[in-house]
Formats: sequence, structure tokens, C-alpha cells
Amino acid sequence: MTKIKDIAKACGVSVSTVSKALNGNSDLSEETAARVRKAAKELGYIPNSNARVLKTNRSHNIGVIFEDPTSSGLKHEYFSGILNSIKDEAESCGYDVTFISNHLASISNSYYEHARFRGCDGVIVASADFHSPKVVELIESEIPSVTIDYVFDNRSAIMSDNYAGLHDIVQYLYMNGHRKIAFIHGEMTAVCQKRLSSYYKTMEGFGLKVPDEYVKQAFFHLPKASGEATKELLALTDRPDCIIYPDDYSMLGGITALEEAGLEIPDDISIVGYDGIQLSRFMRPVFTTYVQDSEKIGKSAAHKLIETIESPRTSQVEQITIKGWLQEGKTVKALIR
Amino acid sequence: MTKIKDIAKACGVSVSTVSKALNGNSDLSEETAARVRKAAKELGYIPNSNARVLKTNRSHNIGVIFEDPTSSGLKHEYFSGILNSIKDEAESCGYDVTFISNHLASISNSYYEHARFRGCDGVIVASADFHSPKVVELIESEIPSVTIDYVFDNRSAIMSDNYAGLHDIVQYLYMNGHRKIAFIHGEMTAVCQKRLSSYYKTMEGFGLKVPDEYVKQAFFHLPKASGEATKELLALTDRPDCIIYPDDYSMLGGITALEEAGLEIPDDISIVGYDGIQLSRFMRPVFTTYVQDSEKIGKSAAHKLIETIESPRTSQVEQITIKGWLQEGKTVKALIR
DNA sequence: TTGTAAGCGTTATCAG
DNA sequence: CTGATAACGCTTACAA
Repeated sequence: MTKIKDIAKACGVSVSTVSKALNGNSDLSEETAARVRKAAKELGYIPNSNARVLKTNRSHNIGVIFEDPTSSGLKHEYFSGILNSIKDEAESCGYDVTFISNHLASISNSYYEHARFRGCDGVIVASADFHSPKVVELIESEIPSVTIDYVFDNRSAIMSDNYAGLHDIVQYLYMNGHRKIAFIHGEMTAVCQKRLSSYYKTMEGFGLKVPDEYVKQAFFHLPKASGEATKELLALTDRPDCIIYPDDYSMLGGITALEEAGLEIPDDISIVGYDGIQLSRFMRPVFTTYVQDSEKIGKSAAHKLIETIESPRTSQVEQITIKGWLQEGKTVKALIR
Repeated sequence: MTKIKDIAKACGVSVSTVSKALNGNSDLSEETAARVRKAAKELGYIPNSNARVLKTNRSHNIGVIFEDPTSSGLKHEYFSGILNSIKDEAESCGYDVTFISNHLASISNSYYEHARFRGCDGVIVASADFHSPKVVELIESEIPSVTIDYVFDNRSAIMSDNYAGLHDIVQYLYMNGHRKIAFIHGEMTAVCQKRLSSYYKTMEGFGLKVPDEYVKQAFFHLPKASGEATKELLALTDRPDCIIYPDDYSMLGGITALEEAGLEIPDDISIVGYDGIQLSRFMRPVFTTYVQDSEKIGKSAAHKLIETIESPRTSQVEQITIKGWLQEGKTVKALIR
């Protein structure tokens, strides 16, 4: 394999001259530089990033963590969408993307160590158990990082607007005449808490009381759990006329339960999802759901991280909130009041 | 940051002793080895992969190419499933996973150069334009590689069983009494050709003639195109009573066209998809479709590549075919004969 | 069983 | 404008 030394020999110059020419260093005659570049091309020179990183301490490689605690990981459309746009943005800035895990066989069982081991310039924590000490260790380290949907002190975060999400949903339901609005939510992650408080607050803002029985815990991405919760809601003496689900996928479990109960959607009961996955647009009736802008979220995360890496002084720590939008489907009935 | 030298100093031994101890080299007294390991832990030592790779020429990093020519890339459930299981398998073997692209800003516009640049031990080509010179360049290089759903000479490949797929579909339709079976297929990739020839052959095996008008080209993952093709089929004087689609997602376009034509599924016309994405199980009627085992495909690809890397001598070049299965949904009518 | 020393390919400092 | 040289952190003959 051709290396700098070979080029130097071929051109009759020193290795440092070659290095400078290849890196566009200005204090070199344009003529020599051109000669070197030409030779490099002819010899099929490919730089060796490992040698470079060793010397410069800059890898132009960012780590990404996609380890759904519920193990759905990349299979979740929300996350694969985010990954896809992280990749696009990173590559267009000259950065590579490597997965970081906490169980790389025989190397390390810590995110931090893994990232250090590979010399990542920074890490995006997209999906992980944010409460785990391993994540905290990484976040509190000297490695620049950006989190998605979770805020750590003194670190930038990209937030899907869960507050607006529930607000817009509840408001939409209210405007359509609904008052008895139940909320089946996922496990108590930060995301979930945000949605929950937004739900309560918005309800309150409309002067609506929330009976305790109207709020049920299920699990994200687990249709069965939401199906169970749905049955419980249906068993109430004063049952809701509207149910908000943790996500579109979970809503499928709800739909099954509703069908079993012989209820028509939306005539007998209205339902709303969250995420806006493809499926939500193709189901009949089309889902009314809050669409998360995963593309923008991924892009922003990569952008912010790279900014933090390249301009540590001027880059601000900030929480960037990415708004989504309400997809008006056919699962909510407009009640005549 | 702690390095080998620091450990050596702390233990009063040489750096080579430390290196040996940390790498489990046998010709070292157990006592020294233990002392060194203890010190390494206390000092929070983290190895530097770049230095290691530079010296050993083994990165324990595999590259993956996920660049759908149709740009759907990772958003396609089939591919995100594959990626997920590649990642799992690689990590459990102590390998990292890095995306390789042909447009990494300012570094390189060639897969091969990119992979060399990062020192990848091998590359999995999961999704790319296999005909492009850039892919060929990589495949023909000295870098070990495994492809998915496409065979190159002298390289291992993992193949979703497209032959069995169409065979099983046609057979199932035949068994259910269908004779007029149309096939809307995707663009003419290798995958598509395999399905097409299997379709023709199986039809022939059952003594069925395929009218030219029964075979239409549309595009993978583009519902609209399949919708158009569906309309053309419906316009035939002797229209098919059954349509096979390029994939589940495309079938949605077909369904829309059929609905517009006022046809009931499966009473008026039967349809079959391909892939077995989540959506196919939640749509009503549930899709009859051929499920591709993306998890097994990804796992096999990683496994085969690592085997090739670690045992270049004994590892065989082979095409591994991964069978899927027919998901019996409700979109095919059992015709009384 | 342990240590010495060379070298992996690159960049950066400093002298010419 | 160009070149010598040290250094990045590690592994590995080979020597002791």
C-alpha cells in the first residue's frame, strides 16, 4: 500500500512536504504541491486514519448509541429514521458513524470506554436507559455528547416536542367536542413524564377534571399492554369517549381490544396515537396521531454535536426542541355539541 | 489519559510486560500479570484502538453499506432489521460497526477508499447499487466482504430465498384454485430477476400459461407505481383474479387502486405481498405475504464475514440462502373448484 | 520470565 | 519554501 513515504520518494521530496501538500498547507510552492498531489493520485494513495488519529487526536468519527431498553432498538421506525438522518448529516460534514455499545465483547462494557477506545470525537445518545450509570458516566466525561429526548445538565439535547404533542392532541380533541379523554401512557421515562404533565396541564387549562382511572400505564411499543389497559378503561362505569395511546404501534393493541368489545372507531369511541409511523397513514381508518419529525431530530443532533466538537468555545449548550404536527386522520369523531 | 507507559511506571516493569499482561500473553508470571492488571484497572486504563490498529493491522471494525439506490435506505424495515442483527452479532464477536459510504465529505468518494481509510477488517454490502463500479471496486479488492441478496464471483453472499418466495406464493395460490395470476414486480435488480424466473418456472410447472400482459414492471417501495400497474391489469379484457406485488408497501398502492375500482379484497380479487413488514400483520384484511427473515440474514452476514476475516484459509466462499415463510393472511380467496 | 528497541503511518515543530 | 526529526500509543521480535 502506498504511503506518504512512497510519494515522497517518487517526488524526490521529504515526507513532511508531502503531508503539507496533501493537507493543503499554504507555505508550500503551488508547483510542488501540485506535483505531490498528482503523484499521490497516480500511486493510489489512501490516507490511514488510524495513524492520523494517533497523531492528531481527532478521529472525525462520531459514536451513536441505539440501545432501546425495551430492545426494540433500531426496529422502531422513529429511531431508524433518526439514525438515517444522523448518518446523512455526519457524512456530509466528513464524519463517520460508529455504533457504541456497552457490551462489546472482550473490549469493554462501558459506553465511555468504548467511545474512548475508538477515539470518537463525540457521541450521540439516541436511545438508551438514560438513568443507567453507564450513560451518566459517558455524559459526564470529557467526550462531547448530545442526547435525544432527554436532558442532562450542561449538555445539549435535541427534544422531540412532547409537550406540544400532548397539548395539541388534547386541544384537538377538545375542539372536536371531547371531554372524557383518557390517556394510556408508556413506562415512566422522561419522555413519558413530559407527555403526562402536558396532558394534565392542558386538560386543566380547558377546565377538565381528570379522573384517576382515566390514566393508565402501559408500555411503549407493546400493543398487548395497551390492549389490556383499553379493556380496563372500557370496564369503567363512566367510560371515556376518547383514548390517547403511547404510540401508533401500541394503538394497534387498543384497536384489537375495541374491536373485540364490538366498538366502532370512531363512531363509538375516538382514539389518537403518537409517532406518525408509515402504518398510521395506511391503516383504515387513517390514524389521528402526532407525527414526530425524526429526520429533523437526527439532523439537528448530528449538526449540534459537530458544532460542539469543532467550536467548543463558541458553541452553546442548548436544548433544541423539534416540533412535530398533528396528523388528522379518521379515528376521532367530531362530536356535535 | 493513562497509557501503557504509566502502568509500567506504576508497576516498575517495562511497557512490553504490561502489553503482554493485558493481552493475556502466557509467558509471564501469573503474579506480575495480576499486578499489572490490577494497576491498569486502578489507573483507569483504556486501550487506544488507533495505536493498536496501526501496529497490528486489525481493527476489529467492520464496515456496512446501506445506501438504497432508491434512497429509502434504512427506512425500509427489511434493512433496518438486517442492520440491527448485524450489529448484535458483530458486537458479540467483539467487532464494531461503521457505516461506509461513497460520499464522505473531503475524504473519499469510493467505498474501497473509505473502508481502507478506516482500516475496516471487512465490509458487508447490504444495500447498494451492486452494478456500480464503486461497489465492484470494493468487492474485487483485498478487503473481505459479504454481500446480501446479490452474488459476486468468489465472494460469499447471504441470499434471502427469492426463488422459494415466489415459488411458495404461486403454489399457494394454485392450491387455492387460482389460475390467472399476475405479477407486478420491481425494477430489474438481481432480486427481481430471481423472483421473476421463479414465477415463470412455477407457473409453467403447474401447466399455466402466463400472458405477457400479466407481468408488469413497477418499482420497489413505491405504492403509486404499483397502483398504476394495478389499474392496467384491471383494464385487461381477461383480467387476472390474483395479483402478486413487489412488496407489502407497494401493495398498499395496489389496494388503493382496487378500492377505487370498487373491488373487494379478497372476494373480487386476491392479492399477495412480499417482505412481511409489521404493517402487513396489522392491516385488515391481514396481508398474505412472504416473510423475509431479516434477522437471520443480518446475523448470517456478520457471522460469515467475521469467519472470513478470522480464518481466511479455512473459510469457504459460499452463498447462504435464508428461507422465509408464507404468512397466510386474508387477502387470498380460497376458490371452490 | 522480563526488558530493549524498532516500527506501524502520520503530523508538527523547528531549523535551514 | 523545504527537510529532519520527534512523537502519537501500542505490539512484537529478539535479547538478556
